[in-house]
Amino acid sequence: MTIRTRFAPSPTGFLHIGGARTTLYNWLFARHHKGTFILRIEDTDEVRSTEDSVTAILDSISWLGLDWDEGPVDETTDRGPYAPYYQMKRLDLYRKCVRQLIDAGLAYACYCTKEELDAMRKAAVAEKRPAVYDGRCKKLTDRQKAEHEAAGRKPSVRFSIPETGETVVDDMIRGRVSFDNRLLPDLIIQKATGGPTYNFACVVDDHAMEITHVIRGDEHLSNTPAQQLLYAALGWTPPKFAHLSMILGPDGSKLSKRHGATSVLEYKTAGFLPSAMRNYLALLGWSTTDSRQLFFGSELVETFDLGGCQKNPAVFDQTKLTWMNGEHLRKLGHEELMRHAEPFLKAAGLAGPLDPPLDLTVGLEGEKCKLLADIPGRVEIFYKDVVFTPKALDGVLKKPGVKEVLLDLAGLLEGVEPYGEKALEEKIRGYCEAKALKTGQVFHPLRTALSGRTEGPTLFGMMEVLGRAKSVGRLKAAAALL
RNA sequence: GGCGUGUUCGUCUAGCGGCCUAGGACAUCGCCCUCUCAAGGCGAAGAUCACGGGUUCAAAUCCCGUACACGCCA
Repeated sequence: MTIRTRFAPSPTGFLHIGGARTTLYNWLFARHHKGTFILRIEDTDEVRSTEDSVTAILDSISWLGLDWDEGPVDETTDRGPYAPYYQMKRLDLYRKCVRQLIDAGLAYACYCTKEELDAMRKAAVAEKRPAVYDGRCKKLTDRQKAEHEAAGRKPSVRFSIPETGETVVDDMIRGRVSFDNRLLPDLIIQKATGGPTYNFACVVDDHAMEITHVIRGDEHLSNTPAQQLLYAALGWTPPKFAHLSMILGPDGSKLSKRHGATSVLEYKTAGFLPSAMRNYLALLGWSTTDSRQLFFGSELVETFDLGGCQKNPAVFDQTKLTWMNGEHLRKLGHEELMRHAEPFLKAAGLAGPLDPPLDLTVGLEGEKCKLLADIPGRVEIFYKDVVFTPKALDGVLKKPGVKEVLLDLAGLLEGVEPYGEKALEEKIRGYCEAKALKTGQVFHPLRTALSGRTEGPTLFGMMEVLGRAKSVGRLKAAAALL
């Protein structure tokens, strides 16, 4: 049997970190086992669902480098043997299943209003009884039903949960979890509006799409027994379930906007790499026995399995993500680095054929960065007029003897042949020796005069890439300031 | 309120009864390398394994209770 997993987002906003990790795990599990990964859009919340959200979610998943075998092609169309993959296009199926349950006596119309339900719950709490719906509408006579209909009440449909026994969920991550059926309320499967509820549509579709493993967030664990009962009532075999622990913010509460960036796309614009994001997210709730940290290329797919999943929640740590991003950045080949860096360079006004070529400057500085967004700031010294930082000007340049050194070197550079890193280093070290100066006394002012900063690329490499004319010009300009 | 889940360095985690005087990684601090910044190397500090009881020759590991956190019912 081939494994089929799915990610089923509601298009009511952006794909956030938690959703991204759920997607990743489903994808990794499917790919690891040579199975199929499906995307299904749960857009039954007509008020909050938007096409923009679909776009954002699909873009986010694509950016992460996760591909789906069946599901949406764009905001309105889809492809695959079990199409459609938009729940709003499958309403007939849900109604048919609701009908089946009603006919079998396993579901019933409930006319209770929100106010009545609230009152019931309050009364139950006051009397210290479990706040479970008491199933009163199950016993309604035809005449009472007719009265409610006549009064204009629109019923929802509830699924009858057995009143005795217990339901055991055999979760792949949490083990056997049992629930007392008496404490399970009769689940609403169809809203008064006629639309299916999340818990019902999800069951119908997972069965229809032959999903074998449902990997989802911990928040769904409590709904699982009712869903399992639904499978049984419909005569279906349930899939295997795996409930992932939650992702928390630094203060221990559920990760949310006030903790900073939660949308995947925000991480894209902040300069994170998809591979680093995958690597980090994979490790939030999953690990190998050797606590391995770094996974490149296909290594995650090869190594991942549900066995290493953690039961307890994990705090999202952007600092570690950032470290990991640096590791992935350094692992990139030059071509790839350039491709990833391009949008960030462009955004900083660095595009097109430039002198010196971006290939060279990014090559010199790229690997020192942790974020793609850091790259422009490191290479801009080659393209913009020199601006001296206070530390550079007061701390390095405005020292006795510096002016002479700069002028000497400007002259020296004119005569270096061939003009390149190796020859430059040789000549300048020779100069230091001849003048009995420590290399630091020369190198530091030199770097500062050339870049305006006290830190930056390797000195002679910078001079080579900058070229003779610009280098000499910058030295003279700096000397003139002193 | 009921039910469910969870609790190992600040953070992510290893650990599945003796190898644990609890290992790795990020972050922190120090040293080394070095033309600076990164990277890298080495090292330090950091966890009475939530707490309290059991079981056992032996418990972070098994059992029970308590506390707290989170989730679901909403």
